Amino acid sequence: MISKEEAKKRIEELRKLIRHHDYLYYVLNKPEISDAEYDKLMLELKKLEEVYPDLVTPDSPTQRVGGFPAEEFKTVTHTKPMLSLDSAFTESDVRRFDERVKRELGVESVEYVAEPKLDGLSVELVYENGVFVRGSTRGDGVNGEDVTENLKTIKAVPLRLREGKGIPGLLAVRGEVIMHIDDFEELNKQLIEKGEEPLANPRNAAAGSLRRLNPRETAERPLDIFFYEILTIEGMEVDNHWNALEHLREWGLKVNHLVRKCSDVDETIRYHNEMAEKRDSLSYEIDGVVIKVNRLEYQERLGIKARSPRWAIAYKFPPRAEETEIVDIVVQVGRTGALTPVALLKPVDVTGVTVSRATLHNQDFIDQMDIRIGDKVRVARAGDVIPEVVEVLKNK
DNA sequence: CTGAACATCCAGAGTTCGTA
DNA sequence: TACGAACTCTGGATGTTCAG
Repeated sequence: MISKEEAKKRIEELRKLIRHHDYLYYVLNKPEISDAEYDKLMLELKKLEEVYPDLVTPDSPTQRVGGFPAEEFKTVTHTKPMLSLDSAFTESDVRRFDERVKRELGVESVEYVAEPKLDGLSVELVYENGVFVRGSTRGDGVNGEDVTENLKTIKAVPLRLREGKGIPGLLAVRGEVIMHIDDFEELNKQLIEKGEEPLANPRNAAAGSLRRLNPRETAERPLDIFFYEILTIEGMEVDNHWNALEHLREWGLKVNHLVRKCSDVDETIRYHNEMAEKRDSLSYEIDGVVIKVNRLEYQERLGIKARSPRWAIAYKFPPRAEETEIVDIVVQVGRTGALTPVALLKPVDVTGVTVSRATLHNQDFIDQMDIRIGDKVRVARAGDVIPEVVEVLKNK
């Protein structure tokens, strides 16, 4: 029987090794050992922890999947509000944004960082002295749901930060939980084989998976995560967003490799166009690019509005649209008594969402267009979820 | 008067949970 | 077991308020 002293030493070695190989595999995507060798390390660790259960720590690689389903998710207050972003749909929207930023700052030029806008759900993860202690969904931006146990099941979430150039006492980071398209399709294949209902699209699949009360079920779902912002940091100074991303990488937090530093607004627009072309070749869904002012001091000076910062904007791609037909038009009464005309459509699949009704709430649009039952129309998903009629195809 | 900001409403899909 | 309500996620549209 191995002594407790020796066991402790070996356990620490094994954890370090496993963390390192997790990092190589899940963050860098460059494994150095075979799955079998990895499993062997894991098995050895499990056995030692069984012999000395008091040596088990919450950040041990064996503790990714918690034992008990939660009764409910507790509410967590974020270390800092998690904001959403204003949208830009055209180049001139982005140029206006750039002009406003420069005007407010009183400067001639501003450097930006541009990155793909991932289609998932955003979460906050808190690390205390390098150890993952709490994770939560965005919720209303101030309070979210505690999904710590579920986040721990995502292999790309380090349970402990990589040390090296030092780690902060407190670190709260923001990330986007996503499901890769091929994983999503494979999951649906499996669900159908089991006689269960397939999931509608990767984004909702990711959101739903993270909200399962039983972490064992979440562990079965192929989730991934990218990190893109430091919300709170104590014990270290960071002066621009680009460096913040560099720090995240050093700590073993996966950052999207398509992020780019842009010296002016023209470059952000070129970046957007490039990403629009690249969009279909990516393994995950994106619906635009995010453009952020690089200098954090500038960000602070620009400040925030109620729900979004003045220093960032989401430059959206044109929505994907499909053709269908209006079956009927009804008037819907909202819970405040608001009347909204709604087109009932022949159901059509628009990138994973079955659209069967679309509100005709855009007044300008209704005034210009003469929409009738039987018309062929093109419908798109605005904001990815809300269907709207974008074009009426008249058969005159 | 104009544009920005704000508050509120609303959309569809997924999950959970209560009820028939 | 089946169904629907209530909650979550996302973000677009609207009317009102406010500052320049």
